[in-house]
Amino acid sequence: MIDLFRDLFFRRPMAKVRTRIAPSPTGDPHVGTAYIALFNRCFARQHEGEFILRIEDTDQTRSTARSEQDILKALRWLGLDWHEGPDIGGPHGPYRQSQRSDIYRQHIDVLLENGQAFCCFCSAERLDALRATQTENRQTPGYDGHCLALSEQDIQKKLAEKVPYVVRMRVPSEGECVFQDRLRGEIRIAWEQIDMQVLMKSDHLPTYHFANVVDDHLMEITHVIRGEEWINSTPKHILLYQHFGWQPPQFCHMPLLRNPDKSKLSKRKNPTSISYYKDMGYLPEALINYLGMMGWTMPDGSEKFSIDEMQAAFDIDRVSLGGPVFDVEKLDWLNGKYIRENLDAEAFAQVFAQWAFDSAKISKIVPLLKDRVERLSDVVPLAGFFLSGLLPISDADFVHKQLSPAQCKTILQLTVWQLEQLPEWTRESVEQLCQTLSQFMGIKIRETLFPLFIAITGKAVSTSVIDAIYILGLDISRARIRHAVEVLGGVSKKDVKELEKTLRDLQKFLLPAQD
RNA sequence: GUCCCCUUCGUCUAGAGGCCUAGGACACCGGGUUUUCAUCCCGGCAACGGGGGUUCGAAACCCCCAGGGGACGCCA
Repeated sequence: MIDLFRDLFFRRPMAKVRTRIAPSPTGDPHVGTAYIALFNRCFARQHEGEFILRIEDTDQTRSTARSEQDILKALRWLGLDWHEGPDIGGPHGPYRQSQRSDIYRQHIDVLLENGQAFCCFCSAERLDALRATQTENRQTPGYDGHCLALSEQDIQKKLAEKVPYVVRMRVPSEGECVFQDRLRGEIRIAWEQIDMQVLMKSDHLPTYHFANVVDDHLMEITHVIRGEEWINSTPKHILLYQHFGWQPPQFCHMPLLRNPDKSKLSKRKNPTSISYYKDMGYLPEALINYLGMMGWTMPDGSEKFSIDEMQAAFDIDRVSLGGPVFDVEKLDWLNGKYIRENLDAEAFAQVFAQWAFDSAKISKIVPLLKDRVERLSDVVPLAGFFLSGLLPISDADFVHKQLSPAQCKTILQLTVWQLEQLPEWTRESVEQLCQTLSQFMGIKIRETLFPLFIAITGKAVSTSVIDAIYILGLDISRARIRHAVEVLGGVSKKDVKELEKTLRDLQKFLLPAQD
């Protein structure tokens, strides 16, 4: 409260509160992104400020337009809309970093001229070797300042020869960076802990650290509310603000969402994609409410609240710092409560129909079952699994003439791993994957598919399981296969090790086929 | 390995030095309602990581330890 008072009346008397969410479009829309967006949005709107969305797509190799679309769609589905963004524009655009290259180049030139940044011509090989030596000697890995010794002539010569280079920032060698975290108070980090961060990559695109600071300043962001994982790089950011002579924003690091084992929430251990929760039939109101109770509570203790109610009562200083475990059981209870209390019969019918009979999905399913049914009443028993979550299966379902339960488990685990690595989600790629797995295992495709039929459709006989995986998508397929592995007794750490070895063999097996 | 952050029931949390015999919710266990089940209602189980201080008084403030997590990329 005191901090707030000081900031509002002394440090930045007129500044309108502006916060942002800055997702990187490199994968599925993550619940962690929605979580941080929710708190940023509540904070901004409560102060009659603005919440903006910026796309951080400076990693050209991993960013995709598809992922950007999915993220925007998922955030909107949850009711997290923004005042400015790549889709709606605004006075501080463009809001996609890949379209702001000129801005970054101008700013990097300033640092280069002032000697606050320098060109580094070191090869990836040299840096790898350096890191390896440092790790071996139990030193903190980091750049050794090699190119700092280059003379102006050396630099000009290398530039003329078009030797690839990056731009790194200079960092003080002594002293410490002291900054305030809104939730934690003073944090001190010694400058010797801070690496000479690359600011501009050899593809001339900025790194996160650089683009983020430049954009946050130009977009007039007053409060940076982000995940705890960024605490250690905050000194780099503060140093950049200082170099440019800019007023840094107020930093506020939120606790990280956790898996049940307390590690940072990850899709290997827990479904993290917002689309998964949508496909499983969670209501957006329930999911966003649930995220709002991670590290935060309403002052009156109520647990069911809308995003507007949260915003009205919001107080960021009441965020608790222990990393909250994402507990699906409590989410289930909340979602049920929303269905029971917020939907009357008519609304329920409408919501259900909208969820179940998505026309794109239906048009893919219909061809699979139309020729297999004799009565319309056969449809639900045959294809009900398309509208289900996890299936009620048991280890008895996996009994098979040729395959042992252990083999079933191996097939299932290898299939998930392979599905996760699929560069493109098409029916053909799923089929190809099953074919090669069957060749690799030296068994017929029919047998390879058996455990997948049980895991995905719940029965040994059903519509094409390959099409089913393709239509259900990675999130649901992964959840069902994982559930099946659990039903078969799960995998021990020892099993995982062996399976990973088998996976490597499988990948070796795949290589010649791809030539 | 180095640095940083965190620590209340199994889980989400309340707690601003005396309202704490530590409250609520999920889960779990009992009971009631219900033709079954679910819902709903009632009850129960269950926590301040450890050790030192400060104080008349500590879950709360300070220190140490332990445990957990995170960061150390031309990823974000």
